Amino acid sequence: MSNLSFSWIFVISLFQILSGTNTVLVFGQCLDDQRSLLNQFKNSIIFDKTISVKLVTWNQSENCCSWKGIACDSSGHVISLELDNESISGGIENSTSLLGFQYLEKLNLAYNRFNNIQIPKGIYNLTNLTYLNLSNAGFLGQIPPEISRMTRLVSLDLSTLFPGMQPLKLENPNLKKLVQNLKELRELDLDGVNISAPGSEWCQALSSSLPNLSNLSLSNCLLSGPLDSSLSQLHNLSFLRLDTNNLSTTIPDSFANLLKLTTLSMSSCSLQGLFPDKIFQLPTLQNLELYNNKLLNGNLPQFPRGGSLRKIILSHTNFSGSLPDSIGNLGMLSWIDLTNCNFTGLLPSTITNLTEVVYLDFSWNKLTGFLPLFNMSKKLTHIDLSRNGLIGSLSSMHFEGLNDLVFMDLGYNSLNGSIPPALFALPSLQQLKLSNNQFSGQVNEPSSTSSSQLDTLDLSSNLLEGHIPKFFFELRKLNVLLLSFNFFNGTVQMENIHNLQNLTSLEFSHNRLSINASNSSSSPYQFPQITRLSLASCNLQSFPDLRNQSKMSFLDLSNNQIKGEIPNWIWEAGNGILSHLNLSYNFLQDLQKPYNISNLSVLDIHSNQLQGDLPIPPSSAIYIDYSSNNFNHYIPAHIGNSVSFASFFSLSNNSLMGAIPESICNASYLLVLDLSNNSLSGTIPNCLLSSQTLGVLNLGRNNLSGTIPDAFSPSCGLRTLDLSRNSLTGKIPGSLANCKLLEVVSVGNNKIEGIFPYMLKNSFSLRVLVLRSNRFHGELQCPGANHSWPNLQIIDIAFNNFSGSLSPGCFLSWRGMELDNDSQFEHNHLKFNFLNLNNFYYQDTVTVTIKGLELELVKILTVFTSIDFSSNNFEGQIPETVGNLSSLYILNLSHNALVGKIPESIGKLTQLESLDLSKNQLTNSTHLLYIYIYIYIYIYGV
DNA sequence: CCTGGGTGGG
Repeated sequence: MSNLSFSWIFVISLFQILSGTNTVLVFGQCLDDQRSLLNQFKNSIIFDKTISVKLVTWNQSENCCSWKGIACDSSGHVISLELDNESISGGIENSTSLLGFQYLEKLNLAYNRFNNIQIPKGIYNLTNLTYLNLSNAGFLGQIPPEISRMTRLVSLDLSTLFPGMQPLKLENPNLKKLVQNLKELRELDLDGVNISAPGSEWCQALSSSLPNLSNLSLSNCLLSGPLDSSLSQLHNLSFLRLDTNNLSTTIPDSFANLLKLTTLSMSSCSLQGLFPDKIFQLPTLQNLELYNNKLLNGNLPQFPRGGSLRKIILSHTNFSGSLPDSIGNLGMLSWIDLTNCNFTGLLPSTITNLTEVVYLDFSWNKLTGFLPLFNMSKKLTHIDLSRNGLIGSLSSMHFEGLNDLVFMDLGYNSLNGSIPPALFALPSLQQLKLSNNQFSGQVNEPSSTSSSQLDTLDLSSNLLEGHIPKFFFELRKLNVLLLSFNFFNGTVQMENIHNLQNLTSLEFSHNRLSINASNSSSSPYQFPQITRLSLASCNLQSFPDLRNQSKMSFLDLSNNQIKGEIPNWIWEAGNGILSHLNLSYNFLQDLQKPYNISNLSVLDIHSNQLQGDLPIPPSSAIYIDYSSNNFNHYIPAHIGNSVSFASFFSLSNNSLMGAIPESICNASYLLVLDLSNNSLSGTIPNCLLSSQTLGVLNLGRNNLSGTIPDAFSPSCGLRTLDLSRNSLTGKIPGSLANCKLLEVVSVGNNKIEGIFPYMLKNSFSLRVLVLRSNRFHGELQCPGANHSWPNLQIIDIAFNNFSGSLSPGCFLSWRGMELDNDSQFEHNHLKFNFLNLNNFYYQDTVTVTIKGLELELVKILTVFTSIDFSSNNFEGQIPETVGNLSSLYILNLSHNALVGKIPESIGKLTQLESLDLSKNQLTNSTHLLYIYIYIYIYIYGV
């Protein structure tokens, strides 16, 4: 090699390898005899799979510098090689291939396909280089330390950004060695290079060696924190990007001393603490990106007029406070993304002044006030103000002339008034989302929609009325049309959607619509292939014909008047990709046979008139609700195999007979099992109580007998246990103590004996305890005396044989019955949430007795409170402490052997609606009359 | 394909 008067590198185009010819580019001084050159490099260049070689050279008589990518000086020395993005693959021969390029000043091999070879060490000869770019070129492994010999380097880019490219590795402390002689360096880009250094090292390595550094990019370098304030000694720093490093650090205040900073990007850096707001006021700052630093606090400062900021991305941080009016001074701002922060207060109307803004996203904050006018911001393509608290109405002027607007989401606010028709005529608008507001009135048609680009129209959950406008059915690009939960009325012919051939989601549920889905038209219409169809509460009289729907995965036909059989084709809808089927609240009586329920994950057919055998659910199901039908046979013995992945399984309110099959215990993912209100007999399977997943077990209102097995799992997760209204005997088992999360325990109306179930004393979440109508006996030694049941709100131990005196301590500890208890203000009801991703929950119910009437509470409001100790053998005086239960709604101590005076403190029970102390031996007192009068006045408001 | 991009959620 060394005797050759020229030097060269090889470049092979992968594209041409694939097409059968290899291209070899030969660089250097121009050649007379190309063939002799070919012979030379065959011996010295490493490349594989060479089939044929084509030389691409350039004519010596021409100035070789004219060839793209190569520059020579006046002596013919190559001084610049720019071969980026040329699909170059193959190898560069180690050590020697770059020999002879000693005049090279600029080398750019970025974006090529050197097949995972090392950066050639020969590069160390290129000591005249001022510019070296090897980024995303396909090199891997170590950065050769010899690079540090290129002391003239001004710009160095070794980044590997793209997935699939193996990163260069620059192991600490080599960063220090690499840069220590590069005093001229102004640009350093090592994105994706595995530096793996702690903050104290990488910060000081850079700040002590690179006094001229202007651009620094170290994203995704496995850097650690903390950020060292020495970085702010780099006075020329203009561009600083550190995204995606787990820095876990605060940003030093001294960063505000970087007076030339134009870009600061530190997204996904686990930043913490308070962001120094002086950084916002750096006069040169153009781009500030802090996306995804959930622990980073900060506020927006006042922005001076003529600010230089162009891009502000603070989404998914903990920035808070209000948006300053002076945000309107950011006349250069083109991109602002504040989604998922904690901003509060009024959305400033000065937003109107942002004439350069292209992208604006303030969603998922708590902003209030009116929508600003956007008609001055003609460049807008994206507006998202969803999930705030905006009020007021929209006018056509708000969006006038926004000819580039593609996306607008104002959903989940409190906007009202009518929807300006002009919105539908915005020429570029593709997605319009206005759901979950209070828009009202009819939706009027704009002057023209013929060129509409709308593909998504979501108006669901508003107060819209009138007929569904015809022009919706003429928006030919429509893909998603969501109109559920409004007051649209009239009759809709399903044929109307035949123009909408791109439609994939259609939701009309819960309006005042009558949908005529029968295919009665004389001209058979081509239905678009829909994946999601929701027609709940649409007065459907029969099943729409969906037999040709091959993409259907979600179908909700609940709350209609569909009678008769469930057609067996429905199980094949969507060619077996149907995963969610809701037919609840209809008048269905049978399943058309033969049927084969396949692949569903949600099957809800509750509240129909289905009878006969239980349909075997598909083993794919996670939610199965067969409740409130007329199923009246046995539960199939192998049911457990069909619900083996189910989370929710309800058979309640049917007429099922026979025993609970042991196989149900194979359902090892079950969170809710409700078999209540049937005619099931036999005993409770031991294995059922040893479940470690169940949160709700309701076996109430059956004919179960035997004892409650002493089999509750040590990792019992039950929140609700309802065994009431059976014929259970024996005692409450001690292992119930394992169920420390219990909120509702009801074993009323059985034949259970023994003393009060003190094993529940460590179930600190207990809210409802019903022992009514059993054979419990003994004294009631208040288990809550040490505040163990702070949330107790309903306790019903009536019709047992409890005796002894009432413990004053009880009434002191049940803070769930006190008015100042925080939980009282939640105005919520007891429910068991499950399947977090969905909106599924199990609704707890309980039966209470008020003034002799049994009342089923289908929702247990957390404000409802009741004590029923009636029909026992309690004796002694009523403790004064009863007056502490200041939110008590019902108190029944009747039919006991209580003596003495009625405590004066009962007068403090200002919420009391029902008080029964009758059938005791209470002596009348002067208080009594007063108390009754007080309560009377309270209730009837005289 | 790519040299800093830009979704869509609930």
